[in-house]
Order: sequence, then C-alpha cells, then structure tokens
Amino acid sequence: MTTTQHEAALRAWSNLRELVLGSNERRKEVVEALGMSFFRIKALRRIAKGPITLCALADELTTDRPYTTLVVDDLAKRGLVQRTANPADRRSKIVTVTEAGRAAAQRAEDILGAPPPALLALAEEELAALERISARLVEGSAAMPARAAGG
Amino acid sequence: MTTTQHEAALRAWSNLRELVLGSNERRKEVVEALGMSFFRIKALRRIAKGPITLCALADELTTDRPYTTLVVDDLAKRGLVQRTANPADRRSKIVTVTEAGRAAAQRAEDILGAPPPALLALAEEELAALERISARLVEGSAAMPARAAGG
DNA sequence: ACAGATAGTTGTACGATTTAAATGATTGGA
DNA sequence: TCCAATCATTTAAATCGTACAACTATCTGT
Repeated sequence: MTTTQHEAALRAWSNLRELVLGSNERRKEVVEALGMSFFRIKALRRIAKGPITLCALADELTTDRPYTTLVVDDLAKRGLVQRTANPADRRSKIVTVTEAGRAAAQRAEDILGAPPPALLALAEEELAALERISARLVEGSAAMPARAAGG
Repeated sequence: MTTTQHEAALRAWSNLRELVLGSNERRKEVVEALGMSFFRIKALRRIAKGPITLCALADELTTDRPYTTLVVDDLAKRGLVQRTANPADRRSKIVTVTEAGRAAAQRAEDILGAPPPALLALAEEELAALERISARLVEGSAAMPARAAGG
C-alpha cells in the first residue's frame, strides 16, 4: 500500500459517502410515503426479510428489548406485522410480516433502492466495474468488521 | 439502457448503500468521541467548512431556524463556534468556527473519513477505477438532484 | 425441585428533534 | 414614513429514541 494509494482510498471513500449520504431526501420521502419513522421502517424491512424473534430484532436494530416491543406493537397496530408463538421456546415470540406489511416494505425498498440518475447514466463497462468492485467491498466488510484482511 | 444494465445498477446501488450505511459504528464512535449528537456534529462540520448565516445553516441541515439557534447555542457554549454580526445585514448573524471547534471538526472528519479495511485491501487498478467512477457519480449527482442527465 | 439465566412486557425518566406561535430588530419597497 | 417580509430568538408542546429497573413466564443446568 503506497501513500498515493491510501490517498486514493480516502478520496474514493469520501465520494462514496457523499453519494450515498447525499441522497437523504430518500429518507424523508420514504418516511412520508409510509407515514412512520425511519426507525420503524427499518424494523419493518428487517421483519419482511424473514420471521425473527423480538430479541434478535432488537440486536439488529441495535436498540433494547423494551423499545423493540413498543415498535412491534406499533407495527402490529398498523396491521403490518404479527406476533406468533415460538414452538421451540415458549418464552419468545416470532414476528412475521403480513401481506400489507410486505407491500409497505416493498414500497420502502423501491424508494430506497432506486439508483440515483448519475449511476444509471454510467457507461456499460463502468457500471460493470462498479458492480464488481462494490460487491467485493461488501463481501470484504462482512468478514472483517474492524481489522485488515489476512491479519 | 438495457434491462440487465438497470439490474446491474440496482445491485451496485444496493452494494454501495450497504457499504456506506453498514459502517454505523462510525457514527457511534464519533458521537462518543465528541460527546454530542450526530446532528450537532454535522452542524459543526458544516460551520468548520466556512462561515455561514444561521438561516443558511438551517437550510443545509434541513431543519428550522429555532432549532438551529438552539444547536448553535449549544456549540457556542462548548466554545466550538462563535456568532459574529453580519455587516451586510444587521438582522442576521454569521457563525464561525473557533480553533477548538476546528480541531473537533477535524477529529470528526478523521473518524468518519477513514476508509473501511475492505477498501484499503483493493488492488491498485480496482481502487483507481473506483475513485474515477465514484468521482463521476458525485459530479453527476450534484448537477442533477432528481432528474436524468440531458433532459 | 431449585437457582440462575433468558424472552418479552410494562413503566419511568431523560435527551434529541420537530412543530408551532409569538416577539424584537432590521430590511426592502411603495 | 409606513407596511410587509425576513432574521434570530424564545417558549411550549409533542414525538422519537435511549437507558434503566422491575415483573412474569419459561428455559437451562444441577
């Protein structure tokens, strides 16, 4: 890793952050479209991905169980999710998405997942390169949350 | 734009979002390091970039003036920013960063701007390609906030 | 059966943010 | 000068999210 490479990494990271974080209008857009806070939308989107216990959901949202209970209450009141018993552990409950919830989550994904115009305007080879490199970055980040590869 | 290209754009955008938004530990890290909310850090970083009126600051933070006043009050109480009169308009005040504020903002930039390990692990050509493409994306997004290029 | 740990719930307190109404100082145009 | 608009501020209420304590039901290991 040369110095110029490190500087290139700094610039690339700055660009990527500006690109992704700059599209904050999306947040407001999806909040207005679904009529709930972004945090609840995040919870709903996770639940829509697959049934999950309240405890695990609290972990994924990096919040505590009491507030997760409250959020799930709210989503349930809106008819977007359901609590079901966990046959494996009667203490816990599994939260599943309803049809209405799945539709709402899909609407959120459609809004948040829509690529910005500049990305759609890329040349074919550039887009292919970006897809390949970004996939590698995501793959790498999942495996090493805080430390460099290879140890 | 072919169908597969649009799908490639969707996947690339998904990857980029996961990469940038997945590094949420950074948010907590900088919040803990500076001892203030992320929103106030955002305000401070903006003020550190250059003097700005309260009204303009409220616009950039997409919040209202009353809360901006409160946030600037807090930053001023911490000795990080100063209010000065605006010679061009005595109604308005200009907020400038102090030396301590500049140091704090720099600390925030250092934490938030540090590229994730996976990015540093990229091969030289890939990193160069990513820097070039991401720069083009940022350039393009600035010019067209919501509409495709060329009209 | 027993003790300790875990899952979900309830309640409470607090800080951060949003929203709205109102005020004083100042600017700009008629 | 007078009127309307703007800038910063104050105040109050409401919402959102975090943190903590306590409770019940259930699981685990002994």
